[in-house]
Formats: sequence, C-alpha cells, structure tokens
Amino acid sequence: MLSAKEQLKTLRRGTSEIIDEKDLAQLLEKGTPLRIKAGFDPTAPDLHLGHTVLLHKMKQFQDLGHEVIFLIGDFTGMIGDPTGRSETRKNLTPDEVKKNAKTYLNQVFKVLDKEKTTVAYNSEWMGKFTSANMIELAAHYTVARMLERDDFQKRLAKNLPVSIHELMYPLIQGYDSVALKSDVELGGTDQKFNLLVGRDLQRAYGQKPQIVLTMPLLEGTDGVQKMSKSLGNSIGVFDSPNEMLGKIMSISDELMWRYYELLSQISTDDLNVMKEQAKSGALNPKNSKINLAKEIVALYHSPELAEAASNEFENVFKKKNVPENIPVVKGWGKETRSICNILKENKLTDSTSAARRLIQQGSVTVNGEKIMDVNQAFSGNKAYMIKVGKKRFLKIEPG
RNA sequence: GGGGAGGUUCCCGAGUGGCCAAAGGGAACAGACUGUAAAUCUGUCGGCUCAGCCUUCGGAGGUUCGAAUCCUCCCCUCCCCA
Repeated sequence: MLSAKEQLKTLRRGTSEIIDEKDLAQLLEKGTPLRIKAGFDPTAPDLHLGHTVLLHKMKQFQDLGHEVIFLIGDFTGMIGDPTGRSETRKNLTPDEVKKNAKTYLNQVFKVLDKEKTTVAYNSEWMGKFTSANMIELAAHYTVARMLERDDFQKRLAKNLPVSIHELMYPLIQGYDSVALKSDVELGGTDQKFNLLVGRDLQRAYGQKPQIVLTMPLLEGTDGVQKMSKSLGNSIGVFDSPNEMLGKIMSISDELMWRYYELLSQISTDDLNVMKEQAKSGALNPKNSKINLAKEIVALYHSPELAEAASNEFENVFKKKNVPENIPVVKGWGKETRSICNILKENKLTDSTSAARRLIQQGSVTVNGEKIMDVNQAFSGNKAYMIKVGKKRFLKIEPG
C-alpha cells in the first residue's frame, strides 16, 4: 500500500470536500483497507458521464487497495431522494427499481474492477427493519435539524408539501452507513447533508463516524450547468462512439481539464505536466482533447471503436473529407426538383426556408460545388453527393 | 373560500391599438479564422410557390379600418390570506 500521503494526493484530485481530511489521513496511516461506501439511487435510466464521476473516485480507492461497496438504494429508491427537489419525488415501483439497478450494474464495471467490488442492496437490511427499529432510528434525529436542509426550507417557505416519508430518506441513507460500517462515504456535493446524517447516526449507534468525501457535479458540454439530459448538455454512456467523441471534442479547452480531472484515469502527475505544456504552447490542446475523448470512448465502447471514431473525426473535420457511413437515398427519375425541396424532403433541413437560408449562407454543396442559386433544380437520375454545413451529408443514387 | 399576479416565437424575457414575424439574452445553425465540432468575430434563427404571400403572442368569441396589445367567457400557473 502506498503511504497515506501519496494516497491522499490521489484522493484529493477533483474532490470538493473531505470531512475531515485529518481523520482520513489518520485512517490511511493504519495501512488497513478501508470500507468505502457509495450509494446509487436506481432512479436514473439515462446514465451520463456526470454519474460516472463518483465511479472514478471509487476506482481510485479500489486501486489503492480499499474495499469499495457499490450500494444500490433499492429500498430508498422507493422513497425518492428529496435532495434538490422542489417537489416530492414520485415513488418508483419495485419493478422499475430492479430494471434501473440492472442498467447501472452493466455500466459500473466498465469503470470499476468487478472482482474487487462489493455490491449491496439496502433492501437487504431495510426490508427486515421493524416499526420499532424505525422509531428507534427516528429518535436519533430531530425535526429541527432535518428541516435545516435548504430544499425542505424552501418548500416550507413556499408552502409546498413535505411528506413525512421524505424526512425518513436521509435517516435511512445514514443507517446504511451503520449497516455497512463504512469508513468513508462518497457522494456528490448535493449529497452533503445526507452524508453528514450518516456520521451522526453511526455515532448514535456506537460506531466511528465515516469520513465524508464529496465530489463536484460535473458540468455539461456547455461548461456552465450541471450535466443533465433534460438540459441537453449531457454525454450519455450509451451514446455511439462517434457521437460521444464528437461531443467531447466540442467542449471548451477549459472544461477539458475538468473532465480530465474527474473522468480520466491518467495520473495526476501526468495531468499536471500536460497542463503545463499546454500553457507554454509546447502541447496543442487539441491533441489532449482527442486523447481524452478516446480514453472515454474506449472505456464505454472499445479501444478499436475509439480509434475508428477518432480517425473519422480527423477525416471529416480536419481533412474535410466525406465521412464513412453516410445515408444514401434513391433518386426520383428524370423530373427535376429544386434544391430546397431536395434538402427538405431528405430531412437535411427542417423546412425549405431553412434550406434557402443555408444556401444563401454558402453552406450547401452538391458534388463539391457550392450552390449559389436557391432555385437550382436537379434531375433524379444522376448520382449526387450533397453536403450541408459541416456535419450533414447525403448521397443520392440515380433512380 | 377570499384577495392579487401572470400565461409571448426552442428557453428566459421585452412589448400595452398601427413603425410587430414581435427588442434583448441564451441555445441552436451557418460563414470566416483556427489548433477541434475550443476560443474569437460575423451572420441566420415561424412557414411558403420567398423582393411577395400566409399562419403565430394560453383557448373561443367580440370591439376596431387595424389587436400580442381593448372587451367577454373559458382553461392553466403562481403568490398572499383563511
């Protein structure tokens, strides 16, 4: 095992907060493997890179020789975490929970080492919890402290409902730490309250309180808001290799470093060297970005597909060649059709108005020739290679 | 149950009788440049048979030469009080 100092250096990477770092250092000094808990609510079927930030931190713990427990909150999932919620979450049915949990596990081991990971379900112990247990648990926490949370505060201030069962959520999540005797719990910064409740409860049940380590919420491709599917700035782990690579290439240089920090397995030292070189101009940030994109695509797909996606990217955007797989449609015979209609009918543009505008902006080419005339017409018995902007292509076969 | 505010083009948000297809910002798209689909700059951003025409401002009616703007009814959202 590495020295506590070395370990801390790794664990601090990208981390938002460690409560308390001195205590963590002390635990690491002992040199025995720690029990690392991270809970996942099986509520999100659309897994994106934001969800994987924790996984990477878990992987670091794992590589340092600690025991990582991937906790599936199948019991708590039926309550729904009130964190950040302006309204009560809808409860999931056991079936939905099961299905989502499965989706999670399929992806999780692309980052974590399956052999070294313990998977736990909190229904294992919560399912057996009696009413008496529940009351005992609830007795360890006060209403006032629970209501300190600002999501509850806000709702109360706005006279929105807060159900009693929502108050139970942090208690149960906290109790999971008791059940698992965790030494460290990981979570997003938005989870801080819940994680801290875990400490209190462990103390109440006679255990040593866990270290709380929070990770920032990853910004989406816009670089501003947190990654979320509904904001349209997410990179899904199920995205195709080309799509995934393209999206990563489209992030700003600045954001790239953040992604490196949180999503890459490259060592912190190497990362710092790279940053220095980019700063001094010795390194072209584009190259770093493509490496990052390849690493991520390789993780969720394969190194081969990552390589192929990267070649395709260079080919299309740098050399401005035609991509490998472009849609092909049959022509329409002898009659002629106007270019605007052709674009619209083949969904290259949303409307003929949009087609016109793009032509006026000089972004449409047919067989490599720029179209200047909005009314230009083509017969459907010849082969054409149509290009709109940089990303839209269509081949037409004589027909 | 009582009182008040509001619903505008993908989103936010101006607009209170004609100059409004509707300011501004964001997103998106395009062009230039580049080191990439970074950054920056410029442009576009309802539809069409496109120098003209058509349909939009919660819904349905109405007033008017003319309405996103005024009136009536309806639907929805939010706030305060009970």
